[in-house]
Amino acid sequence: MAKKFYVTTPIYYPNDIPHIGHAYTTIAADVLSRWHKLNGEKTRFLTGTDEHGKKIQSAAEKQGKTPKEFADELIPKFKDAWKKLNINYDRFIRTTDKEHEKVVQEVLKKVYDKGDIYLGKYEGYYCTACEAYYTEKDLENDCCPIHKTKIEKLKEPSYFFKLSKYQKKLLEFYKKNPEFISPDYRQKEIINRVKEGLNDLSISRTSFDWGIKLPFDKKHVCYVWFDALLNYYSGADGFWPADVHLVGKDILWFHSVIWPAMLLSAGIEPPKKVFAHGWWTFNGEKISKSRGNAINVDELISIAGVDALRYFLFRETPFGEDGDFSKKMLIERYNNELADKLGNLISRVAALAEKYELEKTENKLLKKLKLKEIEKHFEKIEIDRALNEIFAFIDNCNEYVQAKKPWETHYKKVLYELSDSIKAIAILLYPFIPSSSEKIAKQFGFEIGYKEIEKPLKENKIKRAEILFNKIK
RNA sequence: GACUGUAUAGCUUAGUGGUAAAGCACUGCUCUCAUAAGGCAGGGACCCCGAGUUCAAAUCUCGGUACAGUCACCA
Repeated sequence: MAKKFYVTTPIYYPNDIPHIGHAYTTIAADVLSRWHKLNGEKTRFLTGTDEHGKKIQSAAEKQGKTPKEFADELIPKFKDAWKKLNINYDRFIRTTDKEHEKVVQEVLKKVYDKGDIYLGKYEGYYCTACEAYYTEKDLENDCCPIHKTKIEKLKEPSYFFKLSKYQKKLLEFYKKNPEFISPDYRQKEIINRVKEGLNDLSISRTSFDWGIKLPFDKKHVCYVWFDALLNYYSGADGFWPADVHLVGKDILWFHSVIWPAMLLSAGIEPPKKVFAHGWWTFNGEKISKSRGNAINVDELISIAGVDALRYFLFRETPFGEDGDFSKKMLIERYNNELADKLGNLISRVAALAEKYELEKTENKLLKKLKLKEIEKHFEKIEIDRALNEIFAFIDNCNEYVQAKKPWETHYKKVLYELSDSIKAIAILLYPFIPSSSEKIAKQFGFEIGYKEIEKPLKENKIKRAEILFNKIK
């Protein structure tokens, strides 16, 4: 049986505009998914939208629409963005999908029957103008941060999940699965916080009704976490448990504490790994709505193309850490690495091969490619390091051209080795720059698949082609 | 404040008990197949400070300093 691989992104809030943050996680999932597909694994990649809740309901009311109609109109924005970014997901789940709602109710029932859900009172600072709850931290001198009006504590009946009951079990689980949370310093952070104690979690509301009804009390609507997190399970289609949940570091707590606790309660196997990545700043500044410096997907692509963007996001910064996005750095890497190193290598080899042709031989050059290292890096989701190794090999190839001077010697075997090496490079880079890799494959005459790396290239007639990465001045 | 972590060339980072690495940037040289690309060579680091362990510490321990992250109902 083929190995399986199941990767997810968070489900996004449809009222947002897809920006670099959404794009980053989603491209990362695509890179991982394409890598595992390349290896012939049974792979599933799930993304989607989180459509319930008060905010959507009131936004829809303002436009005189039902929440579902409202959400329906917003979904294409995300689907289009993913299409433009060449993202190849297997399923786009919506929390309004019937089948998802059914699963949420089933799991809620299980947890309730187990005695892990009880009726209590949710207490919070409620601003009537905002019609929203705030935490103590959000308040400014006991006033609403938006309306600057005095704010009052309000209580409403709410069902609670006994998260506190799972403190010990979670700590045991982390101990047994030291790779559950990545990067590992995040695991330490979480463990320390869990050791400090856990509060039970409010999981229902009565103040609005746009959500999934609790099966044991129809007056209550399920509030965010049970609903949203369960998408990974309801959308698994036989692939559960997930191999990796990719999340931003802001929502790690929910994925690494609440989520496994819910599953433990429901008697479902927890996921294998939750990976928290960092944030992008833009020209050194925090990206925020108030600054208005959130760059949308179209702008991101317009700088140097989709492949350049996909490449840059994982080349520039170790996956997991924060990075700084700037047009200048993107163009610099594009010019230096994709155009000058990779693009130029392909273009010079193709020109020489067209003139002097290839002759099959053992590709000794390929021995410099550290395939095993690259595999290990992907396994550990050290995507930047995988790229590092691949580009070190591209350098090896350029050095080789220089050393062997095929324009003088007309050595067909050297040109074969180089063409065969380009095959390996294009296949390995396919998860990052899929459409460029496909063009290279067509030009040099090979199939894209992991096994093809070690299969010798046929003695194809290679022709010069259009420049892959045009330099940007 | 509590907890955790980081501190290595101008920049971004790798590294690890035993002569300090890579990429970018910089300087010089050079080929001409190629996208004025490529190649070669070179300069540049008291590996944050102090103490300890050790034959040996950038690497381990302790203290200091600086910086960063996390501190729950925010997808």
